[in-house]
Amino acid sequence: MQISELARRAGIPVATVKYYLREGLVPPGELTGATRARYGEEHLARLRLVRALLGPGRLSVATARAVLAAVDDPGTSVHEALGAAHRALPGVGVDGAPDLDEARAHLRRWGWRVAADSPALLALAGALDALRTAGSPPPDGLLDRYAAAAGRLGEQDVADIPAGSLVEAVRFVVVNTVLLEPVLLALRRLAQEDASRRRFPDGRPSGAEGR
Amino acid sequence: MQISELARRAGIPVATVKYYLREGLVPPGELTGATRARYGEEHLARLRLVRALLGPGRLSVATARAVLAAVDDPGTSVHEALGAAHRALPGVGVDGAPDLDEARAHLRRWGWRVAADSPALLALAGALDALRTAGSPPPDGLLDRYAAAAGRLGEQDVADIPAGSLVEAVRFVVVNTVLLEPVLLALRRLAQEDASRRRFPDGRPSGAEGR
DNA sequence: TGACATTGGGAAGTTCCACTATCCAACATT
DNA sequence: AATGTTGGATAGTGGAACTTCCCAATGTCA
Repeated sequence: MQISELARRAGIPVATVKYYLREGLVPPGELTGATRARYGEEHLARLRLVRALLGPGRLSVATARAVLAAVDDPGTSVHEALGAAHRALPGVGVDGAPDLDEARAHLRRWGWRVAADSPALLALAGALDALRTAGSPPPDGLLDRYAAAAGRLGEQDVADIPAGSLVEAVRFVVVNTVLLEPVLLALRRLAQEDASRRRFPDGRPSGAEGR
Repeated sequence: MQISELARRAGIPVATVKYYLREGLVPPGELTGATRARYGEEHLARLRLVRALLGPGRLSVATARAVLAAVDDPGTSVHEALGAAHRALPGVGVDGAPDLDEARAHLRRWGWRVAADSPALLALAGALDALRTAGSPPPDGLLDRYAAAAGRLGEQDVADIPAGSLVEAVRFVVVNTVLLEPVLLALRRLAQEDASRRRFPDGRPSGAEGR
């Protein structure tokens, strides 16, 4: 398969495929001459993964490269690879050094143990900080409920990781970490909408929902 | 308070405040002369909210404007306002028209009822689509578990909405919808890290977690 | 009162990002 | 031999989020 067919099958312009090759998101094809290279099914799969990470996954090209590097070089253990993936991912845009202590205290209360420099910890602290400066500190108990739900999810996510091949496990971890986030957020909003409909039946006749 | 003090107290450059004023994210101050305007505490609060939405909330300026419009004009009911906020928010970058039927079938199974054109529904369908084209359809049962967790969260989110003032309710809804998302994602990653540590104790001596 | 700094407002410039377009010489195909 | 495609490189584009610059009007201090 040459680049034009690869691009066509992936549904994106050739110029964009070249761009991804240049950026190192997709490995180069096998050169069969100075102006010819051959690509295989694995290139197509990689391309689709890249598009999923950049689009729905909302990763930047630079972040995607870092995440894919973790996929390509799955260190020595799944736990390590998960750490690498998390480190590559953009937490929340944290400006200064938010108050890590509060976040750490929560974790201790929930019995969660994570690395001292875990990026997710920083992200949590930053997000809590943002809520506070936005003038809406989370109501009492809300955080605990969120933690309970997140705990179940994380537990299941990890339980689902295929134990066999390390490479496969890493790919699974990365894809599930990144691409299930939009799913989770969409589900939460849908649940909110359903709950809101039940709590606020709303007097408006019909079409109240229209724009 | 004049613009320079407003900017200083919010911790951002004056030019940026002017930019937000121009973009309509922050209402204009009260003019006290041709080259003088007065701002109050409510402007400061609004500015902080804007920064939280643009930063940790990851909203674009255009999206933030739409979301804030819902805050400023809280229609006639909380349910409606929540719909407006959801509509303004960026679901997942959905390209074509993904397969809504599958997503709808799931909702029916969970007993959730939402508007036919709910943006979250579109987002869910798009996210599932992305997972599939990325070559990693969610394992059996995973979606149900995610829905169960999301259901509890959405239920609680809605239960927490203050019933008194409509304006206050809308602000609460918007802030909680947008700013709790990073919190939820961070919590999930932390839970994953904790679960992964327990499942993969990992032979590496110490420092395996280092960069 | 006069010198100086600040303000609101607008236009233009900057930086970054994710592409996209154009070129070119080397090939392959007809 | 003519034509078209390719890999590779360089430059250009359009959008987003600021940032800089400028102005006349105005406040403020000496």
